[in-house]
Amino acid sequence: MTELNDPFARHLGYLLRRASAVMMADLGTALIPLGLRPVEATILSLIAANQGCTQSDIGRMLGIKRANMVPLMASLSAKGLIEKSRVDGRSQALGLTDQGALKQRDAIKAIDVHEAKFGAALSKVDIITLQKALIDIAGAQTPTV
Amino acid sequence: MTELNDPFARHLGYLLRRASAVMMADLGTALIPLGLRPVEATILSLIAANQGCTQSDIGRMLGIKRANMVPLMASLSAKGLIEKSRVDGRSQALGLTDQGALKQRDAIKAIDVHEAKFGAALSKVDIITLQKALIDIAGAQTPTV
DNA sequence: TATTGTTATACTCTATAACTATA
DNA sequence: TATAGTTATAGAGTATAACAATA
Repeated sequence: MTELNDPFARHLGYLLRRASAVMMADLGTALIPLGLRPVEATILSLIAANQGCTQSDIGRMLGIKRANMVPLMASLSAKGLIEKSRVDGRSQALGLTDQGALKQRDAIKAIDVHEAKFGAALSKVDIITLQKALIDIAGAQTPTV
Repeated sequence: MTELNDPFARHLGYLLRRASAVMMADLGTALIPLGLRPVEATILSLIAANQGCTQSDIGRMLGIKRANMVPLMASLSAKGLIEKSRVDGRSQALGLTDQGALKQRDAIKAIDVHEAKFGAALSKVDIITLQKALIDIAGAQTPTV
């Protein structure tokens, strides 16, 4: 048997998962030359847009547990892309190093190209419909990223 | 800092990932009473729709490597839901046991309720637009499920 | 009491390599 | 030579529990 009948061909959850996996794989490939994984590029951009935020803030926004933020931040620190400064005895304000700011701009360029590639097949109306539908589906829940 | 600025709020890949994660989590919860994970429910339905297919066929369709199909099929076998019969010295034709057929029908009911829950907020036109867009995005590629 | 960052750990999912037996 | 099923294993991603320092 070569060609299987697909009973889920029109199921939303199924199609979402496939589309998401394809885009994620493409983004992963696009970021390899920068030495970043998608989650790392995302964190760099979140820091750029929220200078002084903490890693707990980022974890809450991305649905990443505090414990799992530790090796992520350690990796970005080891690459010299982020710096921490104590706010109080618990929290550390995050910022990008000069190298991190450059890397973040390169990452955004790659992400924009990646997004445009997939948006090209869709009309503007469809993209807006899609965005609205996806936001509705995600609802108010904190997702796992 | 409590409310973070989100520079990816309108990015397709980001929204897809969030929406997919929310639906997957909901499906996982919905299937707990049946003792099935989403991938197991999917496999049962693929077998029902393609009696006599092999586990390699299913793996190709779902983007699951042959090696990773083994424990999945073993789990479904251990639950008494599927049966194998040798086709030739290599391949095994898959079928559902009576218990597996019952479980598959229950799973489809749960999946339909789950799908309807998320589709309820969308118009029929939007759903069709969404389906078409997601299929376009996934393209011809074999996704990772 | 609650929060931040951390360590340790376990479980799932995914990926590769290699083996067997068949075709 | 290619395919089906399997084993072993390694790497991600994610989950919980617990701790110290601090608010």
